[in-house]
Amino acid sequence: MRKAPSDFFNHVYAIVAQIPHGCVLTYGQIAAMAGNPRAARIVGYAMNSAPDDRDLPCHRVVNRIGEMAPGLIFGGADRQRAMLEAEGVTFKPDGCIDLDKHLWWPKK
DNA sequence: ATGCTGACAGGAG
DNA sequence: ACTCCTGCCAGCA
Repeated sequence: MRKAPSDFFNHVYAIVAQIPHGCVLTYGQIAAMAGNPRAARIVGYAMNSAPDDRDLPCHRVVNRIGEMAPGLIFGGADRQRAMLEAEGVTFKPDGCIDLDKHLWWPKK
């Protein structure tokens, strides 16, 4: 039984892995779901350490403004943008994701 | 064991 | 309105 690195990390992975297509989540949002609204940074760290075993759609995880990392992601922010658009996510001329439309809320 | 860093968020100036 | 700084939590050296 896969020993979890941490309940927190495990929780984050579970949440991210359940994000539906065409939707995105913010680190703070995920952190709050995991139980630590203050651990937004940890969520990002978890993504960095994110094992591909989990098939983590880290490209659906963005910061509060809907912008992705400078390019530390799986292949490039530009790559992520194309990926999200392919799922139905729209971007603002600013280059940020339209959180107002695609911000996933698990029960609201 | 301690300190530093880090895919963020939020408050203050 | 925008920008800068601090705070928080967990992993890693």
